[in-house]
Amino acid sequence: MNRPPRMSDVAKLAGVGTMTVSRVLSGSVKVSEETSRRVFDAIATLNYRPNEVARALRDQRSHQIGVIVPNLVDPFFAICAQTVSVVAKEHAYSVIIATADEDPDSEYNEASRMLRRQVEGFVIIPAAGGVSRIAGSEFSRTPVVTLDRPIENSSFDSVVVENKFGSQLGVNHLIQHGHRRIAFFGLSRNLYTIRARFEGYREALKKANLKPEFYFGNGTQTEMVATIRSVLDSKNAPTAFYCSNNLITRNAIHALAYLKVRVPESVALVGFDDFETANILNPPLTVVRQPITDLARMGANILFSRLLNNDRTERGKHIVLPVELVLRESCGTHQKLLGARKRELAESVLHAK
Amino acid sequence: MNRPPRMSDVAKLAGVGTMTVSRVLSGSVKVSEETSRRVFDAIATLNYRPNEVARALRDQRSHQIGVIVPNLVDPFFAICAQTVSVVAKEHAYSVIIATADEDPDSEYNEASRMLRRQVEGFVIIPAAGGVSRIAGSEFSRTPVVTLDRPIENSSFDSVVVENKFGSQLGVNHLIQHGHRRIAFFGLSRNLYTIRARFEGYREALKKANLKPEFYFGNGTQTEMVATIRSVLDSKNAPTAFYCSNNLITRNAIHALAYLKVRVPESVALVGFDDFETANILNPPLTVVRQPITDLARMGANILFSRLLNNDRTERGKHIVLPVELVLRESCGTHQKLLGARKRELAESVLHAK
DNA sequence: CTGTTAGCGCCTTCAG
DNA sequence: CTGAAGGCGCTAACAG
Repeated sequence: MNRPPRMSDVAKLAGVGTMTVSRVLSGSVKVSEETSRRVFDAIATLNYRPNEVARALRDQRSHQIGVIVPNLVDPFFAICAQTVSVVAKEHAYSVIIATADEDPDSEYNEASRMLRRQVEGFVIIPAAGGVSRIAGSEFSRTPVVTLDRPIENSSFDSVVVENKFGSQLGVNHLIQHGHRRIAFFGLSRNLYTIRARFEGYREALKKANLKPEFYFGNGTQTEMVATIRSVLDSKNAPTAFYCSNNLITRNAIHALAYLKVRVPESVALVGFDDFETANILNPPLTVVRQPITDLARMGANILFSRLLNNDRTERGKHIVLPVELVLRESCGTHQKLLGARKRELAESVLHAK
Repeated sequence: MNRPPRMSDVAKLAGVGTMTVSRVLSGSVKVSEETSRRVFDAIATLNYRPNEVARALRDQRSHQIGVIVPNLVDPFFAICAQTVSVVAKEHAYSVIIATADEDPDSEYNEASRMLRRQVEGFVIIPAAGGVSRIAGSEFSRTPVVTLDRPIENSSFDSVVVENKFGSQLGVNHLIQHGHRRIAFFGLSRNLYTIRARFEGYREALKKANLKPEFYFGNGTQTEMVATIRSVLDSKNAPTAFYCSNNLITRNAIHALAYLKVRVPESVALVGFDDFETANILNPPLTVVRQPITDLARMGANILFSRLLNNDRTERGKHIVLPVELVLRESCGTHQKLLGARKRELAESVLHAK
């Protein structure tokens, strides 16, 4: 028989009671020098490690949190997940992770499973495809923080970015540089972020007395090619495209290249959400950048302040983080270009170790 | 007092013993129709959910596995993590995840914590920066499967891709199209994958009687700019670059654009590892593509076959998965180009729903 | 078909 | 300063 050693094995070997071992481990109560040494020796020779499952049962604290994201393929979600897990590590918590594939049922199932595992809290990027089921009374005892998208009619804490303002930043920049016909390319209207970005786009155009022109869908390259082809064929075709997230931006870039449309000469391009390869595209992409790490860290911090400090301030904190416009070349505002590129190069020099 | 209901609450309400509730839940033993109904009613009215922590302690089975990856920012790792978690879900297992940032100590700490949480097995993409500490006797009772990189001197199962052959594919393609001076751009020689890819490169050149020329490091854009500048300044500068992973590829693309070198006219480019934006780059990038999802799924399957079927076949399965050359335009082999692009478009049409 | 007992590994409480 | 008892929530084994 070769089972892992338990506390009683250590106690026996050290010639003490289990409580003494427990005390030595926790350091909570004084134990005599001599006894303590014997316990440590026993622990070392047996290679004893406490069983956290037993601890969790006994203490009614699992020291685990649950993280649910739509997927990990989109770097935005992946970075959120990683950041939360780093914060959790700082608090000696473990992270159970699951992907929900934008399906509320799947999301609910995963959350329920985590609840049965007694997670102490959740960080969730809610699924968009319907009505969230993360709201029932089951969740009333367990703090939930949502990232990127709030859950409507819930009192969960949430952290989002300035989606609307970000759009205004990007669109105003195009307007200031003379564009009068600016098209908005959305994905799904079911997405909170897309809706907010659309609103920002609309308001910016309205203030400038310009007419909005928008195309939702376009989630595949093929659709986008079709859409853009027809858009550009119309007379008074837009001179600038504003893309509401990185999938749409990628599809637009692909379509424009496929249709041999020159960027920014024929069409200027601005996207929402920066990504790894945005600055090696040709031309480098102008984007509204979101503070992804801050977003996730902030969310995790809120959760842990509830968990650790027993933070009993009213639920439903709603935090909004600022975004910034990163000027590269796809927007065609040439003057600023060189400056921006120089800054970027300087940055990369600074960051090199 | 408002604690979650436990099994005894259900039992009391239904007027039965806890064992009856347990039996109704597991379905393992027959329970009378009538009693069963009463139990289900009680469960429903109390909204009872079994406590998996208690179950885990009692059964000595946590139904959890641990996943450790260097980070989730690199989509390769993120996709591996997601795939493993999807397979775990299929087996009703939960996944505890942690990132190790290529640091063996951090990796070991995370693994230890998971062991204390009684995970039943591990899927790990080992950290590269030194000697792995995931090997001690602590891990002898818990199956470990490594992905992408094996741990040397260990008897863990592992799944990798044809790194060497993949390089030969990519490099031979360049050779066949007339390139005689092909430079290899590596990252760290500490990385198993890079070493294997370098070997493939070397052998391919050797067979063709060509002289290898290689540059390791270049992990930052700045370094890469400096390297490439000096490489291209030398006489008899290489006419083709072979990049050993996606970070290096990105840095090379950036540097070439920065230095205003035309691809593929002045320098042809082939990279190892495909990524989301590879086909919207200008020119679209020719790459050796790895079967990421297969890799992770295969690893997870091996782990679960050990966990579930009590698979006692000898440890140390070593599986190698095939890679493929995806011809786009950066390699400059124009003839094949159109065909490849057409295929890709056809594919995207097929995949559109 | 159903209930009782006991114990998974740990730590709070209470005695000594 | 140290130990014994008891219980966290669950289920295998053994009655009945």
